[in-house]
Amino acid sequence: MTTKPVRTRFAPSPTGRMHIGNARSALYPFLLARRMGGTFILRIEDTDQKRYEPGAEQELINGLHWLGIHYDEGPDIGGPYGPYRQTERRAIYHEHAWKLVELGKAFPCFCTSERLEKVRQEQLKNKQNPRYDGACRVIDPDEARRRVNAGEKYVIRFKMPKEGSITTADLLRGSITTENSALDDSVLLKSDGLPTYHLAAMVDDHLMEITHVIRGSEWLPSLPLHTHVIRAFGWDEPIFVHLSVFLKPSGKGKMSKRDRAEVMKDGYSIFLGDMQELGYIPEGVLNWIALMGWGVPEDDVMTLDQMVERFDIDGLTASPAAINFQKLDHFNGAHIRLLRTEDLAARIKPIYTQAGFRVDDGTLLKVTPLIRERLVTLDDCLAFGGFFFLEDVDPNPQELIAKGLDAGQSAEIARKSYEILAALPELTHSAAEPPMRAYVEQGGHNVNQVFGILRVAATGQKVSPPLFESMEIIGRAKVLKRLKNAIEILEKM
RNA sequence: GCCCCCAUCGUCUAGCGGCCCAGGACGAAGCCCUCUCAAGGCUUAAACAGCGGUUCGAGUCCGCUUGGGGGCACCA
Repeated sequence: MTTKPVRTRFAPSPTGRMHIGNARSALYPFLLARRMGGTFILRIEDTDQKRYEPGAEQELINGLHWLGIHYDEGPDIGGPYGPYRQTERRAIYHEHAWKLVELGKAFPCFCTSERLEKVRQEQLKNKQNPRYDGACRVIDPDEARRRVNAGEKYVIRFKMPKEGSITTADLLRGSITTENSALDDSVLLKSDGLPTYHLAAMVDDHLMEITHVIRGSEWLPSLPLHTHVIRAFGWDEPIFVHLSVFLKPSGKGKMSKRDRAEVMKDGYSIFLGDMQELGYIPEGVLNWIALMGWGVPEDDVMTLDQMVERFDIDGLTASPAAINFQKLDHFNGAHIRLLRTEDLAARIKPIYTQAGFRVDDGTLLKVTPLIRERLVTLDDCLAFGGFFFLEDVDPNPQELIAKGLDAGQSAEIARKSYEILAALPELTHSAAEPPMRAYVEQGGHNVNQVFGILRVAATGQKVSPPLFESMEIIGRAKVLKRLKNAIEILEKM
């Protein structure tokens, strides 16, 4: 085999929202191209005008951009092999379809869909496999040409050999031999003049000099057809790699877009747009999907660059993978912990802002390190650190009462704590903790009781980042004010 | 129904004939650390689907069975 420069592609159809399946179908060819110093391209397969959704292409582009999967050639940026949108390549497919007709490898078919449907029903009734019955295969080529020129509606079908077999290859599975008799005279060019996938993708992959076709395993059954088409043109075949499908978390059945509601109620989604809104970061999502279908021996928390370094296309897995959202959480949290403070701060700032908090950068930079290791998603910053940006907090009275104590005793602790803290010239972590600990011992209480009251009073919540670091950031004045408020609440109980 | 693919802990996987009484990660359990919650550290439970071959030797190769998945459109 010659050592042509590696060219891979992600070729989605703009028929819906971008999901994790799409993302992985883009990731692997991207990793391969980068790993091999090759080129990665985006091609839009929009030949189905019935399922076409405006806006889907943009969502795809946004998704890739968000993930950091950058393409070298594509519909919006152009490139030497364009256009990269199949509807803009009509003439190319038309020409190629007729080329096959001339070569005797394809034929025009004038059958109506009604007739086709009738034939199919009959075949089904007779327990035969539904298949084109070959009615137009026998039409004289000149006669067919005349009817086409006369304006009759037609499609072009591949003329599948009746005998013999074909051996194709998938990188992960080895060679696969199929009897031609099991194959159909598939439609290559539709009556609307646009090609089907079987023609368009083969033509484009050849013309765009794609070396590795990485695609979903739903294409495996049509690989023999595709190989026939490629060989009919006399072209070299690219290396085919069929990715396993994603299964539902239960492992029962393919994960589909229709499962969105099911998964959403657990706070998850398979759509990139949703995931972004839920506070997942691209690094986490990428790491997660990368490892469903690809295994590394150890150190599985990786950035995109690290994936590029370690990627090996032979290491992909052929078996279906059940998705596991807990693992997504794990990777997301792990990558959040890997972010530099300024970076993380910049990412959570808009979340605070959108939630209505007034955020100043100085405080944010101090808060960020405190909450970093507690975040699973970026959105968690609200629960863990919202009180830093509030003037007052609103503690739950019951939570102000320490375990094992009553309201009066808790109030006493709060008052004493107030005195201690108020006596300090500055409320810093190092200044406040020793006297408070001394008080805990003298008072005969335990740290959980005293610090617990203080925590709820100062932060308004039972769970927070470390108490004294938090109070230092909140600031002396505000802490005392909140404590006073807590004392009042307790005294009224 | 027909065709194709897949098969290691609950899940994602490492393993490409001896290095495996099977390694890592998530999750689970326990312990440590500890002002809460996390993070972190340590430990434990947990798998080669079954049956036949091939071989001195099989998780690794072959076949069958079973289970799972995918596909059979003028959709991709």
